[in-house]
Amino acid sequence: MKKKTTIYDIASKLDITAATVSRALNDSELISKKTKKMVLEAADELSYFKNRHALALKSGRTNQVGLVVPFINRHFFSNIIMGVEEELYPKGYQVMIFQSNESERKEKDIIEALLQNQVDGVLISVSKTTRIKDHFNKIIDNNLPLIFFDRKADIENSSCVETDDVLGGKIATQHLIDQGCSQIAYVTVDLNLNIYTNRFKGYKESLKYNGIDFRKELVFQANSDIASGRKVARQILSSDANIDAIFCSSDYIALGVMQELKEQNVSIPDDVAVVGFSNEPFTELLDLTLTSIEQSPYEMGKSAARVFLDQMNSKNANIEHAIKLKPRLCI
Amino acid sequence: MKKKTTIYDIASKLDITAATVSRALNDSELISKKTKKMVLEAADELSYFKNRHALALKSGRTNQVGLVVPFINRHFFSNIIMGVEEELYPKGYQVMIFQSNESERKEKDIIEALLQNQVDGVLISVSKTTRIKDHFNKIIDNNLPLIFFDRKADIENSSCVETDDVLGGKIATQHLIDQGCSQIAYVTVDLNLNIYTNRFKGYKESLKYNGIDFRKELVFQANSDIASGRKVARQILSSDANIDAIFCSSDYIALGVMQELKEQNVSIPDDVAVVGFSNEPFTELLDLTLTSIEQSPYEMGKSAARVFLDQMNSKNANIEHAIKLKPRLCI
DNA sequence: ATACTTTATGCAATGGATTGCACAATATAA
DNA sequence: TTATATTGTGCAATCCATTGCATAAAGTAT
Repeated sequence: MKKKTTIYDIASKLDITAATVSRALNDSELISKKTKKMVLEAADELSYFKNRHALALKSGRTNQVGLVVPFINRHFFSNIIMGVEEELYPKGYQVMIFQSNESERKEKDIIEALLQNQVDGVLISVSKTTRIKDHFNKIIDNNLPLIFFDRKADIENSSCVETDDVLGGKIATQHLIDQGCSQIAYVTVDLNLNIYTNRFKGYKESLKYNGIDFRKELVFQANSDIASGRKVARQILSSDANIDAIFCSSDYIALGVMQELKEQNVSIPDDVAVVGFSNEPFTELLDLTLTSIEQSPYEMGKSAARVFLDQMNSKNANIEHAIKLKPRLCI
Repeated sequence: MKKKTTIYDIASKLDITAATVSRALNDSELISKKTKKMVLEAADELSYFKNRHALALKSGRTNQVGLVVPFINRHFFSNIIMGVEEELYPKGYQVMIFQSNESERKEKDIIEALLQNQVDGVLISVSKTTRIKDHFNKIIDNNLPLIFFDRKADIENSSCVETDDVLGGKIATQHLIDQGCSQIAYVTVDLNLNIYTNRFKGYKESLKYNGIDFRKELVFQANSDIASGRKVARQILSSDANIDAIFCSSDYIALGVMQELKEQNVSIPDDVAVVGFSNEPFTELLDLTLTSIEQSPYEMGKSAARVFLDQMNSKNANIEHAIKLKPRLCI
């Protein structure tokens, strides 16, 4: 039933004041070596540690940043987290990780909590279902750095780090065309998210560039999971369009598509070529190899963290960053 | 460049004192309805939110708990996180997630930071490399609930929630024996972790129960990854022991083993039966089906959270919980 | 030994919210 | 109308660490 040790405990033990203890602990120059040593020893003995809340209250800074992702258990996002931590941890920042579960409501609650925690900044990939923006503006209103990664919202004075998805879409499509394909189906996910619309844009631009007509009937809609991929594969096979390639805007879809094609004895890539997007790690677990677009989430995390640090170090200037990372084809 | 709004701002705007504002915001009964309404409106207008640090400082409680896992991107751990959040979030607790990267050093740092944050409790699955225990004892010394899950350390007054790994080992082994196998290889990981020694124990007990002699030469060592599984499979195939089943203490190993067996044209399960442990989600992605032991990490998370709540609600009693969750065979 | 630096420490306010105690304002009873 | 009960507010201390300013102690120069 021990009470927490404070600098006052140390002070009274040594018959000095808390101010002196504080200075000793912070390695201030205007303190004698003798006292400093005494204090440090006593602190150790009483197993003292600083109360961050008192610090935060006094200084207005917490050295904490909020990191919000839809799900932490997606390879893509957990690697972003790794990247962010890697960059911020050595600078003395603590990264508070939260998942929104793709819920606008929860995202709002989390940001509310982060503000109450007086975090020094927020890094976030917005939830699929988010339509409102008040919570983001509140962050800006409080003059805190707000950095979006991967999925962004349109907020003034915020920064963002994203994959160049248009380029990704182009690269994937070009790859298929290079393989000799021309009737390329496109399977998209939620067109509400910028990442998917951009991939789609890249797909269309690449077709145009290669003089291939865009055909609306080659565009299919799915969710980002395996079952949905299978379903879409069946749709594609039973359609009368003579498709020779499928560009899936997510690896999960691609996997479902490939499983279904395989079961139906469609040869990959001879009859139908498939590319995915994200280069999820399960591609390594499989016997089948999947060509995909690597997005380097780890780099994205580091990049987002660096943007945050930049903004912290030049608080006054309202620098908006907009960084686009180049995706890479992975065969 | 807005300053943060405090109750004093609200108070001076309404020409009342901060005390009154505080009471109004906390829905105290000894305040007039009129004032309460006034305050709430003003608070909204000034977009006020509470400063958690001030609260924490005053009350000594933070409503935050620390959750430490080796890696957040493992299916097993991220589901535990889900479970913990599911249980604690509605009770008003904020879950701070940290990953130790299996580093003793980082684990220690994290716990130090958690203590500085005055968290109300710590839930942790210890890192593989952790040998020291001071940091755990510090938590206990500060009279905070310490709950281990899955991987525990031997600390007085702590609680733990774990899978009944001995039972899991037994179930898996019995399953193989029921299939008619008797020369069952066992592939273990780090024998420093209680989970692996317990699975091993279950394996041996089950053999004994069925009157099968334990043979040391059927035990192999590996890391919990696919490459290591493949390597071990080659070892097993080239050994002269006439093995008809392989019990892998991790699904990653099992996957590697199966891939290798398949390549070498060994039929599964006719020539050699395989079971894994964990029921990782990738088993669903595969064409091959893997029999595994399901550990229900989500339930484990919920259970650990409930133990924490229990301890919070009966602070004085030094209740140590030790909960064992029953694993399940998943074919 | 006296005057003047230099160095080490103490004092007290600060940050934001809560809360026991005291007191003022209003309502009720006599 | 006066005495009493009821309600609503204010005052001030508290939680812990930091820091500008004042001052005591020690050191140096004359």
